[in-house]
Amino acid sequence: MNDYTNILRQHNLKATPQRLAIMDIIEHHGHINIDNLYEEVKKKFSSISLATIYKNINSMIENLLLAEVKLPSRKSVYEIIKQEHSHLLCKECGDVIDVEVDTAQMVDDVSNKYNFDINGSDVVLFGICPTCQK
Amino acid sequence: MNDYTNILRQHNLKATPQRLAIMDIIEHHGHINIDNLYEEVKKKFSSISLATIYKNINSMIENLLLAEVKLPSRKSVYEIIKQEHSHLLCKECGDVIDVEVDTAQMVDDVSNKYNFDINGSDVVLFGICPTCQK
DNA sequence: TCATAATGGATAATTTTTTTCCATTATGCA
DNA sequence: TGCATAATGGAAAAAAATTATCCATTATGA
Repeated sequence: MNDYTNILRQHNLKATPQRLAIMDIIEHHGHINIDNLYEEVKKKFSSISLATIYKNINSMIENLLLAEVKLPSRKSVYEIIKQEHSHLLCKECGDVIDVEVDTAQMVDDVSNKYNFDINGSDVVLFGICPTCQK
Repeated sequence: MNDYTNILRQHNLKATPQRLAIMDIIEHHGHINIDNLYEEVKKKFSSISLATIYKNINSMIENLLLAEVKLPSRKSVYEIIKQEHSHLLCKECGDVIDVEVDTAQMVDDVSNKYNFDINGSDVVLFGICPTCQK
């Protein structure tokens, strides 16, 4: 019984081989979209159906194990939920990396100015990554 | 020839009555999703096809007249492109409002730390609006 | 190990978005 | 102002994306 088995169970999800593979692949890639995930999982379970991928991704999101990251002009990618963080997208190669951003100031400002009770933020910064700059 | 006629032409789009209506509705609502936009346009052009809405929205986005705003757990909404700004979403009523947020500090930090050439940001703060707090 | 509830896979059904076709319309220019 | 041309609008079909259904198989806890 490895790590993901426990994690899945803690989130009220049975630890099926397909789910373990999905977790493993997402962890390994950091962020991955449905199509690429499907391709990757098929390498191990060649008969898996895309519907199964969707069903699992959705239940894992419902159970707060995964999060969907919506990106400008691209398909969403999925990630394993860890601590709050923001994203940095390379518009060139599509790579997405996690970044720590201090949003406290921003949240405070807006919260006061608009009387909103703010409880979260989605931040995607985008540009060109070091590799693609060359 | 009203405002939108000029704006559309400046963006290389013919100023058709349907497009004028779309502009008008989006301006009036601030942000609106495809389905609601379709409903609204139908009030004026009852026979308009949803495909026409999509075609126009897409060409207006391509020509940088409109922007798609992707939101967590909701369908995207569209807005007329003005100056850069962020969004504040009420998770309760779904209302979206524009907010001015100083992202310079954040962009600077991340830019330096990750050597990214950052040229934009998508920020959606979310919580409960004053009205829904009651 | 067993009984039960949940899952996976195949397929169909939905939903969402895009394309095609062609008659109609807007636009720039003579 | 009228014309030629390119673009548009609407209907319908097609394609793409997502979800539901059905049933044999599997995981899980007692």
